[in-house]
This record gives sequence, structure tokens and C-alpha cells, in this order.
Amino acid sequence: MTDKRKFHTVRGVRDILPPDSSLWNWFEATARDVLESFNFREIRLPIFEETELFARSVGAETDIVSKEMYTFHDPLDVDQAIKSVLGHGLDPTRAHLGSSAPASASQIWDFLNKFESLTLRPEATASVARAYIEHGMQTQPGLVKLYYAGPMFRRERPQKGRYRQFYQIGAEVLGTSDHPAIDAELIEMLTVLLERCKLGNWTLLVNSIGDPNCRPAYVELLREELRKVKDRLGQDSLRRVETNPLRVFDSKVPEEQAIIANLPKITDHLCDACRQHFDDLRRQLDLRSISWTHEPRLVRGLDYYMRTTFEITSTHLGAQNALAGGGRYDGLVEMLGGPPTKGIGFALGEDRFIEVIQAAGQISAASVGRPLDAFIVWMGSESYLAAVRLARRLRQEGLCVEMPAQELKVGKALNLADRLGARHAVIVGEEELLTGQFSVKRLFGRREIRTLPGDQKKLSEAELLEYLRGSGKH
RNA sequence: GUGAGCGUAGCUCAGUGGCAGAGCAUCGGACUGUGGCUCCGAGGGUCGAGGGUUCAAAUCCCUUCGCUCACCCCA
Repeated sequence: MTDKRKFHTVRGVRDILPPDSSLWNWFEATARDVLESFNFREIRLPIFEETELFARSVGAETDIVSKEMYTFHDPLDVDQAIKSVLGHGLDPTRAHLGSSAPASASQIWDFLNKFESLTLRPEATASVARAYIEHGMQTQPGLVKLYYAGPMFRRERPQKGRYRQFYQIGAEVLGTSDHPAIDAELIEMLTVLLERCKLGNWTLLVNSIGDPNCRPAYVELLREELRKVKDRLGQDSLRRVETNPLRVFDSKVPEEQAIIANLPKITDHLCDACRQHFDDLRRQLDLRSISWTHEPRLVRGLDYYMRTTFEITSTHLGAQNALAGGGRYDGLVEMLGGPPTKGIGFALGEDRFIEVIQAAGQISAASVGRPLDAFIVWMGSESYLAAVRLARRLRQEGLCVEMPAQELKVGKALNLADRLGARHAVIVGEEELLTGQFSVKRLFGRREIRTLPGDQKKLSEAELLEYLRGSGKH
């Protein structure tokens, strides 16, 4: 008896199939090209890290860390941990309590959590900071400019533009300088990528959320103001007044919008240094002809952000309309045990970029995918050998070639070539073996005008190569 | 975690108490050295799953699972 159960992807993750994968590959290649043109270099990072890294950098109280991470324990490590405890004559199920009471499952879990706890990365800035410290990159000349690409994991309910395994490309600038020109150039880089993707319907939002000098006082002010109107706030906002007043700005409750609009703006309460930095940033954007909108409500969710925050939004997406977001995080590296370091970066959502590129319709999988240059039609065992050799030769020359494994009737073969989207059919049969000339037939797509006859010519192998290479470019 | 909508063939869907259907797609034939068109045919289903009502359930009721969108939050 075989189990007939069908396997399927788990919630929130998905397969990316051809032809869509062509568009993904194009996008990634384009992004790499743009980022490297700004002298960013790729850093390849692990998919999982110590849980503690994310807890410390992203913030233990954030949604990401408190409820969205995929955390697990390496069985070997757990085994070792238990043995080491037993070796000290301790019962692992009781040792943590210091009493003889049996431990509950959750207490045991908490105990094991003290040992190697690993987490699938929910974002990658923490990993970059870790790598920067681990490899002593502060000794490198100039700024350290890195980019990464790959999947991230967050356990959220999926919806349009949001997945549990999603893909990000991010760029980070680390070093001793926090000059606003760095921030502006990073944003400029994003706009170049948007142009390369032929996207028009996007908006750049910028803000400054101050630094440890000025933000605490502002947060307190905000809390005071919110308490005055607390009877008009919803449950979510009410809770945030105490936990994290800045988050009230994220509320989408219609009744609260008027209240939010009247709240004091953080940019009116920046210290001199932060104000200067924000003013300079906007000047730097202006001199690059990048249009921006000051969005005082833009407060990013991760604890490590300070001063500059920015976001690119698109009208083509649903509720999850952020294509990319980022900001400055000057204290992060030091907080993780590294040298005092300035830093800024962004992450862009590949899933969302692809969505918007498809909606814009300027670039498609069909237009960037690799075409099938030739389909080889062969007849009889003698022509098969010649066909195999021809296929190898054409492929060596960089052409994409398909050849049926079994002999097909000519009509069938051409029909298949057509449906596969081949640009040419090359016929190898008795006649061609005798003359040394291959019959090449130009194929037209199913949608093209049918009255055009496929022009057919007889060419030697050398001529054939030339012909296929020449007509491949359009 | 919460709410709403939706689950019938590979895809898009019709069928609202009486034999499980259509279009597209796939495969074969008409058509053994020349494609798209046309025509003919075939395969493909636990009607998401489980239970209940009924002579009879894809259809009505209950439960459950899944998907989608939205909230929360973020890329």
C-alpha cells in the first residue's frame, strides 16, 4: 500500500516556476548590476544564526522577535547540554528550579533555551553587523559597502505581498562616517534600480526619528499628548501609548487619523545635530534630483534605527505597499560588541518588486527569458548521430537547442517546436546527410500573422551557426 | 492571534436535492519530409476532509482543514 497523500507547500511559502523564475533571475541580475555599479560587493550569509543575535539587534519587544521567528535547537547540542548537566549530578528537568518539584514542559523548554538556540533569519542586517565584527572589517580602507540577497523567514499570516519565506536584497554601508551624502547615495541607488525596472508608480518617504539624545524626550511628550486623548483611541493604539508610542503612527483606524495628524512631529523636536543631519539629507536628495516626501509618521519597527528612515511605497500593491525600507543604525555594531561604527542600509522585498514589475507590464518573463534558438528535427538512425553532433556544436556556440529523444514524424516535430516557442527548426534527414546542407526553417509564434510563410533555406553547418547567431538578436 | 470571502479535472469555472459537466491545456488520430488552422477521439475527479438529514447530497445542516484578502506588523 502506498500512501496517496499529496504533499504541498506549507502555509506562506511557495514555488516559483518557469517562466516566472526568468523574471526573478533578471531582477536579481539587474539588482546586482546596479548595486555593484555603486561599488557594493556581495556578502553571502548563513540562513540561520544564534537566536540571541536577532533578539539583541532587532529588539526583544518587536513583533518579529516576540512572535514571528522560526527558532529551533540543534538536537546534538541539546543532547550535549543534557549530558553536561547530568555530569554535574543535576536533573535537567529540575535543575533550573533549585527545588525538587517536577518541571512543566514549558519550564523544560525555557531551560533548553539557555543552550544553543538557532533561528532562521527574519532579516539580515544583524548578520551583516555580526560578520563586520567577526571579520574585523573596521580595518578595511574607506567604507564597507556590502549587499546580500536571499530568503528571510517570518511566521506571519500570509497575505498579498507577504510570505513566510520571502526574498530580500539589502545593502549596508558601515564605517566611521555618518555623512548624509552616504544616506542620499544609498537612496539614489534604489531609484536607479526602480528606473531599470521601468517602474513609475512609487513614492519615496523620508523621515528622521532622532537619536538617543533627543528621542526619549520626544517619546515622553508624545505619550503625554496621547494620554490626553486616550478615550478616543482604539485598543491597539491605547496599548502602544505605554509600550511604544511611536507605533501609534502606524494605525490605520480611520477615526484615529485626525488625532494622529495633530500629534507633535518628531522632526519638530530633533536635537541640533539630528536636525542638521536631516536638513543635509534632504539637500543631498535635491541635488540628485530625487523627489521625496517628508512623512513624519514614518517610524520603522526595528529597534536599531535612528535618524534617517526611509521607505519606497507603490500604489500597485495591496495593503503591504512597501517595496523597500531602511534607515540609519549607528549604534548597532557597538551594541553587538564591535567598535563604534556608523551604519545605514535598506532591504527591498523581491516578491513585491516582481509583483509590481508584472503589474507595470514593461518587463515580462517572456521579454527577459532565454529563447529557444533551435529545435532539431531528425529522421532515421543515421541522421540521429549527425543531429547529436550538431546539437553539441550549436550549444558550444552558446545557443539554446532542443532535440527530441525519440524520432518524431516531421509534422509532429514541427508542431512541437512551434509550441515550445522555438525560433527555428533545423531538419536533419537523409537528404541533408547526402548534401551536407541543413534545412533551416524560421518559425513564427502562434500569435504572429499566419500568412507569412516560414522561409526555409539550406545552409552548411558554418552558415547555419552564423544564421542562428545573427537572428537570435532582436 | 482576529475577521471576511472562497474550496468541483492540470488551469478558469458552470452545476443549489435526481447518471460528474464545459472551455482551455495534455495525449492520440485524420496528416509516414514540413508548424500554427480545422475535425474526430482519449485520458484525467474521494466535488477539500469527516459526520449528519434524506429513498437520493457537489447541492441542505454541523464540525474540521486548506486557500485568499484584510487587521496586527512589516520587505
